[in-house]
Amino acid sequence: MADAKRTTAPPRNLTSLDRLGLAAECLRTLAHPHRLRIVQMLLHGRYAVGELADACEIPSHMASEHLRLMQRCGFLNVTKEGRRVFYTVAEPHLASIMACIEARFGGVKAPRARATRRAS
Amino acid sequence: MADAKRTTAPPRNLTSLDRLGLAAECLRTLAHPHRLRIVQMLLHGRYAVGELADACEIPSHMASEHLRLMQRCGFLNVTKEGRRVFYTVAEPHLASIMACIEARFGGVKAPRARATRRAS
DNA sequence: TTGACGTGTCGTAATATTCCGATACCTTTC
DNA sequence: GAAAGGTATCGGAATATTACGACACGTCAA
Repeated sequence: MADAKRTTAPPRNLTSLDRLGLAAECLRTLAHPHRLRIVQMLLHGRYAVGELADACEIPSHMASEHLRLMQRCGFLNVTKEGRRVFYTVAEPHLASIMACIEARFGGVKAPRARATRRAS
Repeated sequence: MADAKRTTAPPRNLTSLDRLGLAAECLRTLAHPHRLRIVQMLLHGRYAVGELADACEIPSHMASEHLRLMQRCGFLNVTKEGRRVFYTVAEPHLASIMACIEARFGGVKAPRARATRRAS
């Protein structure tokens, strides 16, 4: 083809754009601080909407929406118990992705002075 | 406070919402099919803008924008060589996250089942 | 029954993202 | 120097996402 210079080897095992589209959708679903917090909690056990809302410091009806989004993606399972609704993790890969995120952003670190600014 | 029912134990090693906010930003940057493709390629070596654009089937000025976004996140490094500009992966964690994504969405492609043989 | 509680849904305003054409550099080639 | 190739940037239209108030519903307790 048009290999002018030596870039690296030509890519041969790329994931199809269709599949990457699905992956992107899932990532976008995950890409929200409150939803990440919810997933982080749910990876440790089961919680009801109100508890998750408290942990995220948001009104419960908003937590409810986040949960619905993630459930639609197949990330979560639901169980109703009386007037409470419990959620649990359904997608096993969530654990490994969360592990990557925690590895990069600290599992428990405080908002230490990060540097958002980079040379431009 | 006393919990009415027993949800799981209250986790105390949660990542701060601030940090999750940063993580969410990075995930959002990644959450795009073309950008995922770019990262996937770059994890195999170095490529110039035009090649990445071809691989994504988009005009190069759009690839350029995707690349700028990811560079701003600290994901990529840039090297200019003549009139071409080469990008490489700067953030090591990208490899593990991509591995998670490939594990979930197929590393190679197509909704094809694995080595399953069909009739005929 | 009545009322409080826990969740879910609706409509909407504010905001962010994506895509695209046009165009401006800079570098190499002629 | 002029033309062409390869990247980057700008402006704006189309679209998606987010937060939030208001309220509907089913369940529990008195």
